[in-house]
Amino acid sequence: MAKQGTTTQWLDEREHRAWRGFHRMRAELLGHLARQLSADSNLTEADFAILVAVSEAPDRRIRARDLCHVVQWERSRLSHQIARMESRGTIARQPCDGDARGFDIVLTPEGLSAIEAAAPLHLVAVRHCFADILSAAQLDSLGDIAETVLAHLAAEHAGCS
Amino acid sequence: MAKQGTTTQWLDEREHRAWRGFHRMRAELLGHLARQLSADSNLTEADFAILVAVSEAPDRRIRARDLCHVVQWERSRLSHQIARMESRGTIARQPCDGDARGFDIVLTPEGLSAIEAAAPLHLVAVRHCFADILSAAQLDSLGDIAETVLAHLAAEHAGCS
DNA sequence: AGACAGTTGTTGATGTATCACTAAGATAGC
DNA sequence: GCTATCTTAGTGATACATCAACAACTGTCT
Repeated sequence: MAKQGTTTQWLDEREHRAWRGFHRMRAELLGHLARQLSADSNLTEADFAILVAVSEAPDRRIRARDLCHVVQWERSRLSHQIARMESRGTIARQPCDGDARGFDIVLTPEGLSAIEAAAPLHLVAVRHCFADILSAAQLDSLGDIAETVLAHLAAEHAGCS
Repeated sequence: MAKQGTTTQWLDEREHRAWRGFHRMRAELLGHLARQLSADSNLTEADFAILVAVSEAPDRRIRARDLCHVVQWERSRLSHQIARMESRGTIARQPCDGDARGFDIVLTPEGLSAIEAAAPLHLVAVRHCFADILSAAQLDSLGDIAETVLAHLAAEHAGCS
């Protein structure tokens, strides 16, 4: 790597291990799960996230704006994803009651059966390569770590707005 | 979500928190760092990873095949990335000594100055929203978690080949 | 030499993520 | 009612990841 400036403090062994581990874990674990999901159910992770969010919504119908908040995506990303899924037939758009700008996203019958078939399989995969192989203490610790990092980012983001 | 089958065991509160936290942390943290890197240095994370790997190689020159192993990418992904970076002028391809199939990847002067400028800034960002806000115990725990998950995936992958 | 399997890298197609921009509808203040 | 502003959603451009197919070269075996 490039030479350090006089004031730059490099990651020590412990920090480096955690950071590299996080990266590798992310890449391998999510890659594995994505391939599994695609092989088992012919869905992408994005499809799955949307189908879960819609199927968990009251009446299995949710406005695009609210879906954005649930899955924490940008509007544009959601819009593209919705268009793709609509073309594949798993979801449909319907005009939103009382606001002509909005659209409700609903499951098609194919979307419903897809998520009902996929969810248990995906859950088994997540158990098998994540939840079941970590101790309770590790799960708690990971939860704490994520909470710490997310709180910090949220505070920072609030500060600069 | 879809109804569970009779044998499907859902994630409990602790597992769910860890899993959701991991996902959110990945999305927010890496998104933040990617935006920062782009704003500070006009590089993508992929660019950065390649530049770091090349600049760390002996003589700042590395064969594509070996670079693949270092960054743990597929050949095709690397090939596309190399093509993009070459067109942007940060790296160059040179014929490989002794094997006419291969190519050595080298830094251009612009690539070298780009990584030398970017690395300290990126390091500060990683410190600021990751390494510096976690305790030593948390860093160790995260390292252990990653090791556990990666070992499991490696074992599974070895088993099915 | 010639056949052949393995390695190395590229290409094109498809799907996805992000950014900047646009357009249409809603809403508040006058 | 009119206008300025905000909200909501969509679009096109660009970049990236993955897959399957391919081409070029190497080493080995005969």
